[in-house]
Amino acid sequence: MRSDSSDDDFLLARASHLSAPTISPSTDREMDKSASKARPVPAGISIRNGPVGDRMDVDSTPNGAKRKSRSSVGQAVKYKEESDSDDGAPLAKRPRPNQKKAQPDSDDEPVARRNGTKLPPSYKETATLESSDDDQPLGTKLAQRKADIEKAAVKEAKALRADAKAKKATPKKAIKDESDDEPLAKPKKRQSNGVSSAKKTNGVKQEPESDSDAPIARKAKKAAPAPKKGKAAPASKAKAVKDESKDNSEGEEEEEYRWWDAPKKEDDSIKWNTLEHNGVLFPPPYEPLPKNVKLYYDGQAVNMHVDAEEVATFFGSMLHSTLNVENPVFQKNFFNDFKDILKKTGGAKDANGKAIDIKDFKKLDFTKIFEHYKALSDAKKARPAAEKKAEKAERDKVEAPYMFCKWDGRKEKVGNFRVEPPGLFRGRGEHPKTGTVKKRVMPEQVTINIGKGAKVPAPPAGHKWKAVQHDNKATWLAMWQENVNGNYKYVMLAANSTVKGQADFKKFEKARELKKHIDRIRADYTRELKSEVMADRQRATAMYLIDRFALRAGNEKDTENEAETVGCCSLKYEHVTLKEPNIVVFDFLGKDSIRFYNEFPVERQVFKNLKMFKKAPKEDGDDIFDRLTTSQLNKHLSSYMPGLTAKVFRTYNASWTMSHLLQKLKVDDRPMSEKIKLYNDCNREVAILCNHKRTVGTGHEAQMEKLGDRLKGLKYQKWRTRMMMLDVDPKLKKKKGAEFFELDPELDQAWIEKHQAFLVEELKTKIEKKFEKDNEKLAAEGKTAMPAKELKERLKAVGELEAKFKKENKTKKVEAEGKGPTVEKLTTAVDKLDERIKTLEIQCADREGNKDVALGTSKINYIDPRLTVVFSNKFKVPIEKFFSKTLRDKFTWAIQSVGDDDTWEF
DNA sequence: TTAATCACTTAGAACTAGCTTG
DNA sequence: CAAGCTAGTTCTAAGTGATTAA
Repeated sequence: MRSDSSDDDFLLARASHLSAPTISPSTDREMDKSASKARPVPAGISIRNGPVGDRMDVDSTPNGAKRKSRSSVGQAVKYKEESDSDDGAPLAKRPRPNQKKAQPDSDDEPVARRNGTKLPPSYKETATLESSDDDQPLGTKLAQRKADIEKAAVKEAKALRADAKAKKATPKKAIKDESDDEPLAKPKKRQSNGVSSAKKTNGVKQEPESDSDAPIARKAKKAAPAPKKGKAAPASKAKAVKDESKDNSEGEEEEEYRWWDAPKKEDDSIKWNTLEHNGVLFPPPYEPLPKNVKLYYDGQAVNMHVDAEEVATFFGSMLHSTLNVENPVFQKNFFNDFKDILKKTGGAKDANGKAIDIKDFKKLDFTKIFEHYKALSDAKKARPAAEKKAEKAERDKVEAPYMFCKWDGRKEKVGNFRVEPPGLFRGRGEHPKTGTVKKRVMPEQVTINIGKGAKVPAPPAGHKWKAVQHDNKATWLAMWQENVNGNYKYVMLAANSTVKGQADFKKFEKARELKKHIDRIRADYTRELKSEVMADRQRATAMYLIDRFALRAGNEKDTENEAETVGCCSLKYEHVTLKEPNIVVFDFLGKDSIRFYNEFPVERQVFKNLKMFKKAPKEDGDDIFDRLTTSQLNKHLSSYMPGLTAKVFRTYNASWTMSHLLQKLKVDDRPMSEKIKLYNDCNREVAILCNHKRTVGTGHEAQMEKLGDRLKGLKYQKWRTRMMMLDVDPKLKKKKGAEFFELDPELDQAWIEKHQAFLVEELKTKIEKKFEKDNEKLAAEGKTAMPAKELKERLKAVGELEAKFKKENKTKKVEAEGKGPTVEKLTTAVDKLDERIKTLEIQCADREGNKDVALGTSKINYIDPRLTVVFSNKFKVPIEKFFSKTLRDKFTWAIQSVGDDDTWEF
């Protein structure tokens, strides 16, 4: 019954390749044809880091078609203005009808650099925790475990429902149950604020100038306190602990508000009743360069208007950021803006006031500017501590008024009260606008949201706010629109605030609620994988991917003005490759242009579907899910459970996975440090699941090498010690066997000699340093320094060491060192070395496995903090070991509501 | 519908503070 | 006792998804 009927079809068809609305059995069968007899790999096993090389080349495609096709049609998008001008059809924002023609748009801009530049680090051997044993590609285990976990999930869902049926009124949630408050008290949206009605123009809203502070007038309604199910106080059964005694608020002004103990709010669309704050803090004005610091053009010092100079300093002060500065798009955008401002402000002049025509970026030399700023910051760093402290105090004083606001009478921390300073926009990945000037935000652009009765913060002298509104359905205190992309910037409360905490709590409760429905949802989409309605089949397939592989929803993007990244629903032809009989290879850039590369075995039906969605004439640039949008998907999801959207799956999967990984750990009698490591290992698996990455630092390789050398050094020392044993007691060779004294094969002679040289050198510098220091000390005490002779004397040890090594190399023997060496003593020495080797090895593996995985994001956003609290309780590991101070603040609700309970479950 | 707007969460990189450690 | 690192914090870009407007 899908109604993307004619009209739609027509539109789409004309734009790109669309799959048939329905699927005939024959088509279905066709997909089977090519399937070899090969035995499918069981679904759920992932193969990470498969081949990478060639496929990496996103650009080249079989037929030479460009991957990056653009919506040629009059450069689509361009809001307002444009829309009426050219091409009557406002071509959807959705790049969806992604026409591939227009491809030879080749060089109109240096954007074409796609290949070399970005493309994430090399992933040839991406992390691999448990590097140990198995040759199985990393993800495998994870996936296997995941399969188990899923099974468990189904079971639990059933149990939950049965349970619920049995005793309807007793939800199993902890704390006051949020979720099943059911008919979903829709937040009831506010309508726009003073800014509304504005239109994007070139990506930026136009001043409506409607200003004044009139707007507002929420539609306060909101389906009245919905007939809140009878369910009285949600007696949290799991955690009886909490004293239900309403918080002991005692009005205690500064006492923290234990909202998690308080009764649930009926209407959570109203975020506050009173709100007071002091607005925003503007960045300091631009400070012109000293006379002697200039920008140079073709070797000539350039004079220009301060406004232009400021822009020049934006670039000049970031020369260290080669990634940006050397990016041609960045340069181009910057240069255009720079020339613009020059033109507007009277141009550039040489020392004699003669105009300089700046037209070649390459001739600009910013180094003097860069050095100037470098010197400034160095000087700043070098200042005496007292001075720094004084400055900090001063800064704190300035900030103080903005740090907190009064929200319903309570003091709450404000998050980002600072207005973003001007600079160059640093878009990530291949952002077409990277390098454009981000202009200074003026008070006239800033809208203030504040309580009706509250005193409106005064704008900087001589200025006024764009608008002042009193929207208590919004949580932001101030807002402005940025000029580069026209994005909104909000000043909101800090993560540890009540509102944010409540939202966080709600998010996790929502994810927990999904537990109750997951089996049904999975059963449904599994069935619908075979639907003959294309739209349904695509939806089911997408759900499968989102559920199993934690893909993001994949909203449509503005191809023209944003980096090309995708999520599930926006996957394109070239992002998915199929390997018979059932392996799907994903390779695309996701959020933040982070590469997602994975090979997953999938259920055969999913494989067939994807094959079908890629069926000719589809080609590079075409949507795989051409009959699915995120809104359709989410709409469907919400039919299972109010508030269920694609995003919830990520939270659910991450927390659920963490929960089960933790449960499986054998932790009990381990030392604390190991418990922590085990926890982190689980955390890491979740991070991998969510594809949270960090760039491996440039120094990584070198660091690893250093560690490796240290490790080898230890092994060498161990060997030497054993040889000493032999020296003490030659009979040992028989007793222990020759093997015992064998040199580790990875230590070849060449390395040994290098290492010996290193040791010798090390000893030398050590002695020299010591000598110097001793002399300084003597000098300080007014005594005369030791003569150089003394140094020579001391350095004799170096020569001795060198000689010793030489001898060892020749005789292949090692003389026992130390006083009264015995086999015993040497044995303990070896044991100690072994110990150190082991810890170092672990450390190495750990670091290698961790090099490109970021644990933080999942800890902060996806893993229900209560899981961590319970783990901490259960195994007596202080919570500080898992949560930093700020995280503890952010998760106070979790820490407090769980208390010392160690039975809470996700 | 579909496109546009708006609010809020999620994300990695840049920056910083505090801690070895050489 | 600075250098060098790491862990923690700040910054702001880039997503998601609800609502509204046309």
